[in-house]
Amino acid sequence: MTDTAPRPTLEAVAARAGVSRATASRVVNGGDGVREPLVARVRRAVEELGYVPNQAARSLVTKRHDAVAVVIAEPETRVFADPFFALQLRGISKELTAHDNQLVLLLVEGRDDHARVGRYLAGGHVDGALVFSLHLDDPLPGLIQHAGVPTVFGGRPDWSGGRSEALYVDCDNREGAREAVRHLTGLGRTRIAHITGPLDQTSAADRLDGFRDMMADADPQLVVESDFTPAGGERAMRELLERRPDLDAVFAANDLTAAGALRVLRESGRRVPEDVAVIGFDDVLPVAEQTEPPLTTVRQDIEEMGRLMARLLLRRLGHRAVAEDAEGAPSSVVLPTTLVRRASA
Amino acid sequence: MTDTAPRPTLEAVAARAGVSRATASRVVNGGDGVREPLVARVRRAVEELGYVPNQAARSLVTKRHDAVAVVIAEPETRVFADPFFALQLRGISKELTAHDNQLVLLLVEGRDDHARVGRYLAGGHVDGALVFSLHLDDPLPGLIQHAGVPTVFGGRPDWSGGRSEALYVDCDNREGAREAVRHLTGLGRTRIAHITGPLDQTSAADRLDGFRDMMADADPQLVVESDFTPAGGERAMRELLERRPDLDAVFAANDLTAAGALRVLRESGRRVPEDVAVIGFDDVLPVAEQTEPPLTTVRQDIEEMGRLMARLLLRRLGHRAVAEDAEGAPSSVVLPTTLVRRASA
DNA sequence: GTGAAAGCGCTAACAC
DNA sequence: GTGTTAGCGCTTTCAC
Repeated sequence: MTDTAPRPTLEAVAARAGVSRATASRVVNGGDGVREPLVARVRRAVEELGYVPNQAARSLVTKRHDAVAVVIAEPETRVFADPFFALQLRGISKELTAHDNQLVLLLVEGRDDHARVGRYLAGGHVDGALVFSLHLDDPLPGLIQHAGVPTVFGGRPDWSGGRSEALYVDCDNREGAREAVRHLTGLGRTRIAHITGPLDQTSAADRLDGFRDMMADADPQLVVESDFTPAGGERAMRELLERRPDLDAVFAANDLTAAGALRVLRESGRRVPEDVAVIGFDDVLPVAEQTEPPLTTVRQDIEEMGRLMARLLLRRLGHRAVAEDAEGAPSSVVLPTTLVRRASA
Repeated sequence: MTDTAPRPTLEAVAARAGVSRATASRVVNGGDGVREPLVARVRRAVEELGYVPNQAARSLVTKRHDAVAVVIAEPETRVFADPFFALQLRGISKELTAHDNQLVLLLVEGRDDHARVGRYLAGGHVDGALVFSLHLDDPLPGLIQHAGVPTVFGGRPDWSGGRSEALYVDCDNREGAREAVRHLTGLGRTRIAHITGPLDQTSAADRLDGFRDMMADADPQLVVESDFTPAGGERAMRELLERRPDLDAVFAANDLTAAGALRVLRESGRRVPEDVAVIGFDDVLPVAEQTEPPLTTVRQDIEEMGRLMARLLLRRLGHRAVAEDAEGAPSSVVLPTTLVRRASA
């Protein structure tokens, strides 16, 4: 254990500046109501001593932590294949950093790990939580609700029960899906298949709904459920080709799925987009730009969504610097999507 | 702001159990030296009240935080394309969780952001740090050294200056590279190219060294520097094909690079592995299994490396439960690699 | 506007 | 073994 010199305390700063601890504290916290000369002296003392406030002591009295938990409720491997989460994290990190909040990462490690996360959240160690990738049966929202931790969800949570006051950030999955199908039909395609995501997630369910909006009387055989992974996309595509070898387009629920589908189509000797047009969802660059051919896809601004989640939470927490640029109570946001044309459709 | 009921304090627990605060504290912290009946009573009180220790109050006196910072010093986009970091995070998270430590994620947001991270680390908000993907000119090690925060690095840091006491976890990049080349020569290939990673990172430099160990008198034209990204791999592969259209094998410094190279090779009409054998490094499944053809690669156990980093740090911090299963001072570890044969070589 | 003083909830000596 | 007590470093009334 390194024997670090003890950090200077506020006391030391106050002494050096020749003021009381109270005044030093005021300056450190913005300096409102302290006369200029004193402010300057304290600032200089802080500088010279390299003073950094002790967050524990501060939290003890303020009951705030300036820390937010990011919960990734995906025990499975998806998180580790999809740049999606990394991008959201980036957006979240930027926003939190800009407002001096720390990011405590909570990865759900398995089926039985929700309790631990719930306990942590209930423990009041963080001011709020940002929660991702809930599935329908997830116990987390319940635990969170119970713990009373201010929370913003990534993606519309579906507690069909109600509790519509839940704050979330999502993209317009349904309209995005419609746009994808519209594009395909615009290309003259008529036998359009859809490979869904896991339907216990609202994002996947909404995209399916959007697909159906446009293809109300399509052959139900043309829809197959999958899981947002490339391997799942491959399996689904094989199934689809078996059922309807004459299909001429595929709308995959995300880019990873599309990548898998593309591979199977190539194996089967079909040309993309000539024989089969393919369109994805997300526009995760490392995937969409790297497929063969590059993927036409529905773009959502993932990093921005992360940023918005953080901002919403900070507002909810009454963070001044964030609250001022928007009036009224924070409310959920649904971002629009845009179609990005590349070569696959 | 939700008006949560104030959390019960130790005081409340003690009162309910009919003991002093000190005894209640002892029980909460393991219960050593407290007689059984009392232990039970306190435990019950904790249970009934739903008591959770106030971490801020605890830290204030213990000067420990049971929290570790994970610093990702990659301002660029690589983090978001490569499942590498996500996998390490997973390993780290598991180990930290197992020992009741929290993970505070610090993403370096840009070229000028090191100072912020340094300040945070110096602020004594965490007990230690886990630091990734340093580049040669990175100011972070200096800042960390200065701050005196116990740290374990992911990948051997290169401060050619010395300070060999730095703790790190790495895989045997050099021997792994040798193994890759050995495999290629074993396949009868003689004109073997190498696409490196960014050579200001030791992992990339070590792999290059390993390559040179085996190919001492190869045409220097056969080595081209790249950046661990698919796009970089493509560029490098094009360059290589221009310089030496007769090459018959490529050792790419990581899987992502190999994926890019594969694409260019295909475009150029070459068959893999018949015309050109390709081998990667990492064995990141979502990449290596999904390339066309599936990638032969040098595997490193990324998640395990994450776990080891966390364990090492915890030991360094004197964490009891971790210290006991290994004697002596913790020291850096270099894990072996293994060759995974798939179709590309 | 500034300072004095009272804790925030907890652990760790130190008595008993 | 168990209780008493003294802070940890900070913010925040409340006087002045």
